[in-house]
Amino acid sequence: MENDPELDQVICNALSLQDDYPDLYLPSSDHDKLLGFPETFPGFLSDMELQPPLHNPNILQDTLLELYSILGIPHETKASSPMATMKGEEPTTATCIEDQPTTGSKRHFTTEELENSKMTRADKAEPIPSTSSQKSRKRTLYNKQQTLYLQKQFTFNPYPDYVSRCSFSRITGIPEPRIQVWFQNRRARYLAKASNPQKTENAVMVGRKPTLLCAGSPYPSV
Amino acid sequence: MENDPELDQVICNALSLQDDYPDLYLPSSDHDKLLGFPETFPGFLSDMELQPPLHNPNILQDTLLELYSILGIPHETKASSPMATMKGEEPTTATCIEDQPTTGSKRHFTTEELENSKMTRADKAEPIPSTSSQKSRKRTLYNKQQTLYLQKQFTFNPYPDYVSRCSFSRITGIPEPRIQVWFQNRRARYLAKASNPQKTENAVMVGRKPTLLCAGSPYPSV
DNA sequence: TTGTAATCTAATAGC
DNA sequence: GCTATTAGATTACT
Repeated sequence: MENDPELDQVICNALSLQDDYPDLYLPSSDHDKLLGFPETFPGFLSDMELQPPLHNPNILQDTLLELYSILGIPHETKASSPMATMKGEEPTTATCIEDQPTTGSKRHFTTEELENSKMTRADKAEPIPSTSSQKSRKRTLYNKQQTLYLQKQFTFNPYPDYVSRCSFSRITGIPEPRIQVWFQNRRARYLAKASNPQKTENAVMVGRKPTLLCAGSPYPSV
Repeated sequence: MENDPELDQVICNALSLQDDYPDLYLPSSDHDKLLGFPETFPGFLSDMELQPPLHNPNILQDTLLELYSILGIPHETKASSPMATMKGEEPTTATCIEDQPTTGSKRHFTTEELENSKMTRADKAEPIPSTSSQKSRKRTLYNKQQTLYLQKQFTFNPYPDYVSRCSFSRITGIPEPRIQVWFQNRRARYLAKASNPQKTENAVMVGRKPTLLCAGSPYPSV
């Protein structure tokens, strides 16, 4: 059990999720209320809808249950499990890089980290540059399923709003703030620059770019 | 001269400044009158006062003169030059990212941009979203000196009024509208949220939410 | 080395 | 002014 990569991965997932879900084991009802979760999503959820939009799964709990399973700790089985906890079948399943990967020791969270991340990015404003020990978030890797799903959504709309991002979060198991970052990076890398105003392609642009809308941005395929 | 980053930087600064100072080469007297510039600044100008508050320097002109100097174009030398034109010593001196950095071609300003920016932000309300060629402002980077100065002022007073901001503008060479934005962003990032009343940390967080200002405001001045 | 998650910040829009 | 969000740049890690 010393260097089990799968175990490390699950532990790391569970611990990393605390960044985005500091309020541990938040009841599903509260979570749904918090997100103001709707049942209606136009078109971009039609084909990948693995989970019926009943309850927002408690991702941290799911991951911990998976951890219990691997550790052999008895626990009650839950039904639904988002993509993040669907393991096997992939060498690059969602992984989090930890500093001391061999130890199962709990990652110590700074108070900043714990008080961060509620619903919006604005709540995550760092109070003070303060000390040098910034302790940035550990890099997480998403598995092929998750990546493919996000890529597909990206082709539909590179600018998903908060509600859509929460939907992606429910389906993929990736916390909404991570989804936000994923789309940001994706846009930065694969979206045509504003200096390229040609190619008025198809009517993909559902979400609007606030300033330099630049009309037809060619983000095909991805 | 093709890929001189310093040249690019100065050119970009000069062109970018047109956003904030569309009335080119405004005489200093007019500028001072426009700003209603005072001689008195309580405490927060005591240690960084590089320039005596004589005349509000024409920043655009200074930058253009610097450009002339680099280009070898003869010009009359001027005395004062704010931080923005103090170059060297820093890899991250005030820089503007241009799309075609190798070309010295003039950035084309939209009519909106030209009719914007007079004295207050209220005047900058965009008339109409108009055409798709929005062409937003290029991102500018401030050098360490400028940033440190603004940070210092921020600790003294996160809510500087217009007169103070104009003072900062004179000292740093950053246009007042940019300073306004800088403080807005700074507040959004580093000011404690009202929902987070703990973490009194060090004395940096003097700021309060503007709504409940009243009575004993902790910061002097202004 | 490449790809990409994460971070930081100037800028914009709506309220 | 605040909130939210974007682009752009950079950093770090695999």
